[in-house]
Amino acid sequence: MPDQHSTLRAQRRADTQRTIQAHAVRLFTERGYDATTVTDVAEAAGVSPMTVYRHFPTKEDLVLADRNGRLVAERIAASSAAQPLVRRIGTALIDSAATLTDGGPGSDPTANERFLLARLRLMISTPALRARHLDNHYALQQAIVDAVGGDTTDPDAVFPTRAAAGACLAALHTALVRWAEDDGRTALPDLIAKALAAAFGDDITGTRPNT
Amino acid sequence: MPDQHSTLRAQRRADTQRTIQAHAVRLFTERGYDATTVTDVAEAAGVSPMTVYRHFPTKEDLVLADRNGRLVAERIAASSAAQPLVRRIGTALIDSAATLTDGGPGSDPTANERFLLARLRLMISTPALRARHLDNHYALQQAIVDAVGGDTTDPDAVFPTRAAAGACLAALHTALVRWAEDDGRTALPDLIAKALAAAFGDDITGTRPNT
DNA sequence: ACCAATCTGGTAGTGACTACCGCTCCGGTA
DNA sequence: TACCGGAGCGGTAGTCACTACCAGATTGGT
Repeated sequence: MPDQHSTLRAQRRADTQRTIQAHAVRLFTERGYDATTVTDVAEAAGVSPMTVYRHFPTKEDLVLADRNGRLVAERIAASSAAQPLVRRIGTALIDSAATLTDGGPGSDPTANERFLLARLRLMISTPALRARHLDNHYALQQAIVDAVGGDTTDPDAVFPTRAAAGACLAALHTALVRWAEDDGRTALPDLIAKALAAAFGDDITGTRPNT
Repeated sequence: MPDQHSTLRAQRRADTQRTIQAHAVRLFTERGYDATTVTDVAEAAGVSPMTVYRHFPTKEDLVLADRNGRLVAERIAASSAAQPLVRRIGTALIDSAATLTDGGPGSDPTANERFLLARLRLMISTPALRARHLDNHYALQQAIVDAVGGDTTDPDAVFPTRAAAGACLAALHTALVRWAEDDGRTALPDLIAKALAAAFGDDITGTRPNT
């Protein structure tokens, strides 16, 4: 069988996924996450509760589902190993954020950006989602370590890399929270740069933040 | 009514809490977290499932319950505001860890330290616990910000503090993971100092790690 | 036209968690 | 010493997330 098994099947599957997730985020925002049952989401999306669980393993994944982590890891693996770790990771995070929010930065939020903000607000305000989101960052930390280190398996060798990656992701998270508080009015890459500068010193980011 | 309502009541309550938590951690370690039901824990502790829920709001709290966060925040509030933020928070974390694991550092782990290690291993290996543990660190981050900032309410003013505190706690988490991987053979304060040095540079910790 | 794989839905069940209600025992008071 | 208020403890019934196990429908390749 071809790996691209069927364009039509994959298309329909992706469509229903997007539909379910859109209705889920809308309902969670309107009524609250805990007050909305999976059955409510299924009814709003016009599918059965079973179908929801087939596309999203848990209720939390209805908000968290996202594949941006891979992007960051790839960007780091492709970056130059000559510069210091924190700068290497930091620039990758800033560039990835710029790619993700490439629409108008302040006055004209694109639909994609509004959806990102809605999901982010839910992730921050709902304890269960916030916890899982932070755990996703922990998984991303390990992916970054793998992308940086190459092939080290000695735990003593990867330890400093893990520490640096974790600290960078904490700065990213702080920037994301601030971005959501600000309703996306400030450009996300600038916020990440500022967070990195606050944690590691102004000299760590390659290009200084413009604010 | 006096705030110290009754020594005997509080004593018995604390006793049952410790008993339930001890049996819970033991069962979770033996059979796995997901494979152990709250009813199992209740039976092992000799109480009813209801009593477990009275003492621990969720199953996860059976592993996570601890009040060390308050210690860190108090230590930071009492520290000198003259030194840079990261050093101020970092030394507080190192000192708190030293207080917490004051038993023999390597060869003679005290019972308290073994219990800490068992809980930590569960927190790291079980996704749900790991997520909640990271969320506790997020709450601790806000407590640190409050302890540092005094009375700033402007989000733009607390942003750098949040970033620095988050990055420090990420380093702490990396050190905790390494400590658990190492079965507590390396002194935890030294690991924290090494993690902070790896993230922020060797000059940030007041006293250099001795390894 | 046929077959295999996939998508979808239903049923029944487990387990975490939450009201709501009584019982018992401790701690101070008349 | 007898008594009363409150706190700890247990039971019942229910909601909801989530998981097998099974059956029908649709699509893609032969």
